[in-house]
Amino acid sequence: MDKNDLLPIGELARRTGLAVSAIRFYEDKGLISPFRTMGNQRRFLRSDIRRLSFILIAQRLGLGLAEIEVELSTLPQGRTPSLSDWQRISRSMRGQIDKKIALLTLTRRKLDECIGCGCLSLQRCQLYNRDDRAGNGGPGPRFVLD
Amino acid sequence: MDKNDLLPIGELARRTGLAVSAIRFYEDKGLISPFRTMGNQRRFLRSDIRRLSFILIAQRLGLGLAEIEVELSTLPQGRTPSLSDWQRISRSMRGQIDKKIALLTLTRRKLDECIGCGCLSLQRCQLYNRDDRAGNGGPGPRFVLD
DNA sequence: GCTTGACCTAAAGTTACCTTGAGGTTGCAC
DNA sequence: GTGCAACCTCAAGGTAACTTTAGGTCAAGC
Repeated sequence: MDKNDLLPIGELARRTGLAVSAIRFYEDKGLISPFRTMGNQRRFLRSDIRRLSFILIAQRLGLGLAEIEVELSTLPQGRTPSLSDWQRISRSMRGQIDKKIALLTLTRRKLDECIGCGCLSLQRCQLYNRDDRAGNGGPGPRFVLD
Repeated sequence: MDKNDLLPIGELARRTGLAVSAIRFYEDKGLISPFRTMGNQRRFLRSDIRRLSFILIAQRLGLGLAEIEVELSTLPQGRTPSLSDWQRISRSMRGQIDKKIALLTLTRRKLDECIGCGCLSLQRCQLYNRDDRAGNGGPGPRFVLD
């Protein structure tokens, strides 16, 4: 762990595109745990760049910071994660992506049917709900994408 | 426009699954414009159920209320939208979905390459960035999904 | 040894999207 | 005509994810 391998927060910010304040915020939330110099300044591992990259990607997939923390908590603290560490997390992420794509594809299909039949403005619609049954106490269209 | 066709807010809430407070909030934001009774109570068109359904779906696609308002502003106020009104909006939404799916598919492909090569924990990675070039002032991994 | 930019903490502010609460009014059923 | 659920407004509160501000400290170059 050569001293040159430790990055100050500004450097990490430059390399990830994140704001310094955001990185500190993530530390508060327990997503990242830098070392400290004797003068109390943060020093990050190079592997923390990946950790932050992971956070950014996972956020794009719609995960909240709390959920991301759960994933990241399976990574070792204080040392560079191993190949299989990252592979495990990557696979879990792939699952999330697959689910999202499936959901969007379904939505698109239903929407296409709606464009075809004009049902968004007419009587019965899969995207909307059948026979206005939500009016009978059903959950209604809000749950269409669930 | 039979009086029986006008819904009080609680009824609309039941049919959409939204909270009454959320519907009032959307009115504040200009997303929906109910009539008022002489006693100042809101009365909604049946087509407003679709309007709210549209909002819910669009939100799931990641649009903010402001963007949704832009789409909805092309619909007629105070009367039930026509078939072609909804078709136009549906098509625009389809475009959004297509873009989202394409982005996710790309991300998944890159992630797969990463799982295969283990690059998330190693040296060079498409999802991450080449040769750590972000360290040379490049934009960095944050922009991978843009 | 001193200046200056990068760093520190703690608290308050910001935006989006709502919910909750207080205090009052309406309208339908009996 | 009276009771009461459902409605009204306006203001404040809540969460997520940060940024900004204020007031100070650190460390590297000259």
